[in-house]
Amino acid sequence: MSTTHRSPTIADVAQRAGVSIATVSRVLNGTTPVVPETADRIRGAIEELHYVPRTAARVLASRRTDTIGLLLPEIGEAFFAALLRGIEAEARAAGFDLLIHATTHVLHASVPAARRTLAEHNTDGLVVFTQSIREEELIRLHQINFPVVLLFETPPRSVDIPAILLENRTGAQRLVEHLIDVHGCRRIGFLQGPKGNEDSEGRQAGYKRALKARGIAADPELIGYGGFNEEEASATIQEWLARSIPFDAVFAGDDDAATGVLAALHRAGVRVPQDVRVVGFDDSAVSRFLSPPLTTVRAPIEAVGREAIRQLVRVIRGEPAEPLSLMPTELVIRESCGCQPQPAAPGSKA
Amino acid sequence: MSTTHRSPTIADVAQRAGVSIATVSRVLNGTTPVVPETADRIRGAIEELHYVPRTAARVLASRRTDTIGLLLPEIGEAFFAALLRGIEAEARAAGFDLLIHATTHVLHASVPAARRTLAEHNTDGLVVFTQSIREEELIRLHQINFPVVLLFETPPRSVDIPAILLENRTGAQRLVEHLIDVHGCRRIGFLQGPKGNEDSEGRQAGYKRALKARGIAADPELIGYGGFNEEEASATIQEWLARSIPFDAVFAGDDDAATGVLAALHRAGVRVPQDVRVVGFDDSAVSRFLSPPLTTVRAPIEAVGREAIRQLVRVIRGEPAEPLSLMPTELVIRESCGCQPQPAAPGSKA
DNA sequence: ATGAAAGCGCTAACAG
DNA sequence: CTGTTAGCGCTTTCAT
Repeated sequence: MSTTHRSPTIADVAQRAGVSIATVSRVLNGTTPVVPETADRIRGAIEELHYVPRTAARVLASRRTDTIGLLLPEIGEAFFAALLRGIEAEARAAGFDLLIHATTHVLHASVPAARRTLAEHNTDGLVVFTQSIREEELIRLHQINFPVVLLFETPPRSVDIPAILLENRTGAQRLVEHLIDVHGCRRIGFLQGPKGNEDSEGRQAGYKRALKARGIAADPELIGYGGFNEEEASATIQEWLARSIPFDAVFAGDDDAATGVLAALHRAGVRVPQDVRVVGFDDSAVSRFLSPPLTTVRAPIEAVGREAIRQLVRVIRGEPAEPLSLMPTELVIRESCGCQPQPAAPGSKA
Repeated sequence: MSTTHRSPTIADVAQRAGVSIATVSRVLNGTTPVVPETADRIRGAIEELHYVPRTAARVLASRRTDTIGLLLPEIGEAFFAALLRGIEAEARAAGFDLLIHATTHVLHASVPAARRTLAEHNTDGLVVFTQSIREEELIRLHQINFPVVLLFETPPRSVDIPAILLENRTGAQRLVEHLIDVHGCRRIGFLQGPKGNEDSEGRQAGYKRALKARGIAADPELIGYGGFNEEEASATIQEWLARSIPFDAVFAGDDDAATGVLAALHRAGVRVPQDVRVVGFDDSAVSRFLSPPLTTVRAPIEAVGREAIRQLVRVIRGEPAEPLSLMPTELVIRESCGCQPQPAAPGSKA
């Protein structure tokens, strides 16, 4: 008995159970039938020794890592919470671990000295959030046949990497048409998200389509920058107010920006929805609790995370994957657009 | 899925550079001086071959994983975003990867069959979020000398695991005293967080201290459940309103709950802060954008994440670590308590 | 300063 | 069904 000091290895288990290490490996992995009685003896030994297989040894021998890497531009807003939840759950369900790497600043810096790489050899596949990797690197990964899926971004032409996208345009169009048709809005502002963000572009396209479909001329003055965050959206609205630009509604681009818009309007004494209607996009956790409750478009972020892993796992397994998953969005009417309060959720009293 | 060619190993690099693999390993790790000229040749070969070291092989040979595991009860609320940001940044700075494991349901299920373990052998240390691991398991880890730090929870007696805690009590006390001293509140409600949550307990203790210090009798009717989330907090306030329990202020336990309180009050036509004052805790991202902007206590969540890694790294390195890090909190006065609007941030116009 | 060689702990043929 | 054995790719003595 090598009771020196070291933690147990498969050899210790084998010895204790009176079998070879191969047999232990078999019950560990269920790869080959083992006589039940023997298997029980082995499981007993594992239990007694508190044996835990070394992942590294396994990975090295099997040439599979059973882990998926996640590349994020920055771990931040509430948005990521839902995404991560979906990704984590689905990855675990498929038997993968999750290695997270948040690229603080967009990965323009090549960091050639990066001690390790999430890709190749160290993960079986990668979920890449939009704008967290250089296109050049993405193409390289694809060329060496490394499994990757892209989130919220269309892959470069010539590179057929599966992508998970939101149905932004249709959702935005319905939202804006609601503002026009139901509430008679004519001067609707739109706040753009971060530069180059495809979600923002899709939403803007939907906004324009709605205006066009209703014969309303788009006024460039009503296109501002919201950056998908409270601060910048708030600042833009303050500026519009200061410059006396007339508007009867604001489509803030996303819910975070809408929150900023609401705050700016509130501070300026502009009533929502009486004076100005406000709508967002995402249906984030707080949106229903804002004052007034926010009319928005539900983006199934958690489902996006799940779908990403599903497709990635297919690629890893060499199965055919969906080149493009377009996740459906859905109009969520609350009060910030001017509609009446919806019936309270079951369980509430007042 | 894999290409016809094997991807390069350290041997390929060595051959190409005309040295032994040991020398390549040396320039890779900087463990031993290598003649600059040779080193450059090796680096060139690495570059040309797109060589990336296999983490698994490294881990197996070195017996260090250079990765830290993070155990979370559930990846959710905005709260985690800041925490993760701090943890990720600091871990990377210290040269560690981050392996994330969200225990969907609190880990009461033993899941003995879990294929892999984050602890032992597979990570160098673990950051354990409160209520994501059974005490029994925690003690076992400590007994085998495995590096662990606890977040938002005091370790069990007899187990000296470093813990990172928030200064809840003092923060809460100051907050409630502000309500009493400045705004003359006497009937202040408190909403508890999840059962067994130490942050909640600390905040409640601060609340009671404040009442006591000001000679106000605590009314059990004014202690409700908020669950640190919008829904439950909202429901509790609706109930108080329905039962006509008089209150002139609510300390919601945290900002999420405060958001729910604000929503319930707004829906009921109760004005904040004129009729009822509302305060939260955490200073989450949205709190300054709520209507009215929320008076709260700033909890340095991101700093908590950083501090957790700092202490964990010390333990991993065998250096003495702080048994208890108490992170300071700070009163943030905005308008929901009845104070006047603070001077606008620089850059805003209106 | 560099090379040779012995493992690290496990999986996966290949026999039996 | 089970044992033997050859690596997986790298770090690390130990020589030189």
